[in-house]
Amino acid sequence: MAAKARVSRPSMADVGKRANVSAQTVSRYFTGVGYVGAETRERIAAAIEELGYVPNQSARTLRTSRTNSVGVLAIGAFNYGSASVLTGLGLAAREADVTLTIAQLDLDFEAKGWEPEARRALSHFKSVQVDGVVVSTPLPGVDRLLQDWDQSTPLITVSELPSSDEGTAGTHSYAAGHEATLHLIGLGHREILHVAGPVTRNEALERERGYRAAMEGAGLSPHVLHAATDWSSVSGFQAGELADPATFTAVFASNDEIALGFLSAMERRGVRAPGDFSIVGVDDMPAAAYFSPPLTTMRLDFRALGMATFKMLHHQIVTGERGQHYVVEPELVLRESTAPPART
Amino acid sequence: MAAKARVSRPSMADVGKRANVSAQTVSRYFTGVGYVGAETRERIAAAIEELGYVPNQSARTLRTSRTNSVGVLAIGAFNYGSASVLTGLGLAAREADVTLTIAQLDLDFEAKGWEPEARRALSHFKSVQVDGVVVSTPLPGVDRLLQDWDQSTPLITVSELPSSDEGTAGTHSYAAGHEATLHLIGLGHREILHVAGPVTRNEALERERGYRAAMEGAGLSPHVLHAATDWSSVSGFQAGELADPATFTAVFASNDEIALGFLSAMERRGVRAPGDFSIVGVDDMPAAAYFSPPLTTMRLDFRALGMATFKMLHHQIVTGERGQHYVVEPELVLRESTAPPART
DNA sequence: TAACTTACGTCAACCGGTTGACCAATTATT
DNA sequence: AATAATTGGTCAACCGGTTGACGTAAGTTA
Repeated sequence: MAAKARVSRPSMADVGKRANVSAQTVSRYFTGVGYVGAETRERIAAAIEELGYVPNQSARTLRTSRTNSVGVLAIGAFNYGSASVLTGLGLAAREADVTLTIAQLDLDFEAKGWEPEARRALSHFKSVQVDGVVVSTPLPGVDRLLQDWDQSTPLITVSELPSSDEGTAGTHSYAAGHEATLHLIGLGHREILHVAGPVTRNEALERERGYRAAMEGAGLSPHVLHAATDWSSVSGFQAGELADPATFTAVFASNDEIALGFLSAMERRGVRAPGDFSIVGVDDMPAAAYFSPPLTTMRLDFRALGMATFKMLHHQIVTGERGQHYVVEPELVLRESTAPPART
Repeated sequence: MAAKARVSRPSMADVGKRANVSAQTVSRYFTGVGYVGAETRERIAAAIEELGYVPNQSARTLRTSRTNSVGVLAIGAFNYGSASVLTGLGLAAREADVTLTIAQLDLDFEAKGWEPEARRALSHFKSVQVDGVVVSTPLPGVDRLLQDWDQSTPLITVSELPSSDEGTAGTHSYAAGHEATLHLIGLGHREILHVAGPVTRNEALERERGYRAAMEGAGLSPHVLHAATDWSSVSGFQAGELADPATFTAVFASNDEIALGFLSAMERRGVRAPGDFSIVGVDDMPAAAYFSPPLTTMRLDFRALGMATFKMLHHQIVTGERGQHYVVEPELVLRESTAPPART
C-alpha cells in the first residue's frame, strides 16, 4: 500500500502499477492498438476489477473527440408516439453501446417560439461533442434549424414524409390519411369528417392532406374539423361536442386518442360506432384494440422508426456515408369501429 | 487571417485573440472568478458570437469533474407512467440547465437478469462522471445495486413506498390500492376481485398489499388474479377471459390499461360496468376519462414525481445535503365505472 | 543467420479548458 | 497622499487519457 492517500478515482497509471505493466500497456489493452499478451491481459483485467477502475470519458473525448453518445432533441412531453420513438432509439443505442443525451423543449414551446431553445440545445450538443444528433421534433420549420448546422457531425431528422434523401426518417402520415379515407370510401361512405390533429404538427398536416386527396379523388367534398390543440383524447372529445352527427356517416381521426375522445362525446349523445357512424384512427396504440368498439386504425410502428433512425445515424457516424432514408408505412388494422353506412 | 488552416473548432485562445484579450480573461468571462470589465465583456461576447465558439465540455469536465448532466437508469420501454416520469425529470432538468443521459435496460431484462446490465449502466455513468443518478427502475431488488455505489455522487431512486429517508421518491401505491378498495367496499361491494399487475414490479406488489389490507380490515376475503405479465391492456383482457363474473361484483385493477382490457373482455360476454360490476383503476391516464364507461381511478401525478425527483437530486448535488424524500399521494377520481352493487 | 513478429517499456506531445501565483496599471476610497 | 479595489496580462501546472517515436528483448520463420 502506498502511503499517499487517494481521494480521486484510480487512473490508468494505478491500474498499470497494480498489474506490473506501464500505463501505456493499459491503454493498449483498451484501444487494441499494439500488442498485449494473453497473460498480461489477464493481469490487467484483474487489476481493473480489483481497483474498480472506470476510464475517464472526458479525458478520452478530449483527445479523440468521440463520445459514444448521440443527442436527441425532443419536444416537451412524451406521449405514445414520441415515447415509442425514444424507446426504439434507446434500444438500438444500447445495442451499439451508445448512450442518449436528451434535450427537451419547454412545454409551451409553441407560444414562446421554440427556435431559440432548439438552437441552445444544438449548441449544447456541440459543447459535449455528441457523435450525432437526432432531431425528433416534428414541427413545421425545423429545416431552418439545420441550415446552420455544422455538417461535420451527423444529424438526422425524424420528420414527416422524408422528401430529400439526406438522412431523414419518418412515418408516412400522408399515406395513413389517404388509406384510412379510402377504406371508409370503400365501405360506401360519402360524408366523411376529418377530425384534424394539432395544426402545429407536421404529421397532422400530412394526414389531413392525405384525407383531402382521397376525398377529392373520389369526387367527395372534404369536411375538416380543426378543434384539436394537442393529440389528446380531450381534444377529440371537444371536437365531438362541436360535430353534428347528422352531417357525416364516417370519421377519420388524426390519431387514436382523438378518436377515443370523439367516440366518448358521441356516446354521450347516444350516437355509437359502428352502427351510427364509422371511425378510423391512426397509430394503433396498444389500448386501441380494447376501445369500445375496438378501433379500426392505421398502425404506425414508432418503435421500429426509432430503431431504424438510430441505426441510420450510427451507420453515418462510423462510415461517414449518408443519403439514406427510412419511411414507416402505415398498415390498416381492421377492427370493429368501421362498417358500411346505415344511411347514404 | 492567419495562414494556419483551422480544421478543429475555435478554442478559448482564438476567442481571446479575436477580442484582443488573453485566453485567461475569456476563462474569467465564463467562470465568473476575477474581474472582467463591462466593455471587455462585450468584446468577448461579440468574438464568441462571430466565431461561433462553443466551450469544450470535456476539457471542462476533465479539470472540474463536473458535467451538468445526470444519468437516468430506466427500464426498456416507456409506457404512460415511466414516460411521464421522464417528462417531469426532463422538464425540471431543463430549468436547471442540466441534461439527462439515459441508459435503458434491455426489453427482456426480466428473463436475462437485469443486474449485470444495470451495473454496466452505472459504471458508464461513472465513466462520464454524471453529477447525479436517477434510478427509475421500480424492480424488486434494486437496493442491492446501490450498496456498492460510490457515495460521493448523489443517487436517488424513484421507487415504491420510500421507507427510508435517504433520498428516495415514489408513488404511494399501497395507499392507492387501499383507498381504491375502500371506495368499492364503501359502495357496498363484498366480492371484490383484484386484477394484479406484473409481479416483477414493486408498484404492483404494493397495490396488491393495499388491496389485501383493506379487504382484511373489512373482514372480506381477498381474491387476486395474477394474469398480467405487463401493464398493458392485453394483460387486462386476458385476465378478463379468465375471470368468472359470477364470483365478483367489483374489480380493482392494478392500472388503467389493465382495467380497459378487462372491461373489453367483459363486454364481449355482455357484462358491463357499472350495471353488472364496478371497476376502478390506477394512474388516471388521460384516456381514462373517455373509456366506456369513463373510469373511476386513483390518480397518480407521475410528471410531478419526475420533477420533484430531479429537484431533490439537484438540491443534493449543489448543497451536498441529502435525506429528503417525496411521495406522490394518490387521489380518487370518481367517474362512471363504479356504483353500488346490483346484487349482494 | 538474417529478418520478422510479438510483447512490452520509456519518454513526450497533445486535447482545451481551469486554477493559482504573480505582476502592473487605473480608478476609487479613506 | 496612501491604501484599497478593479481590470487584465503572463506563465505554468493540472485533469487523464491517446498517440507516435523509439528501444529492447524474446521467439519464429525464411
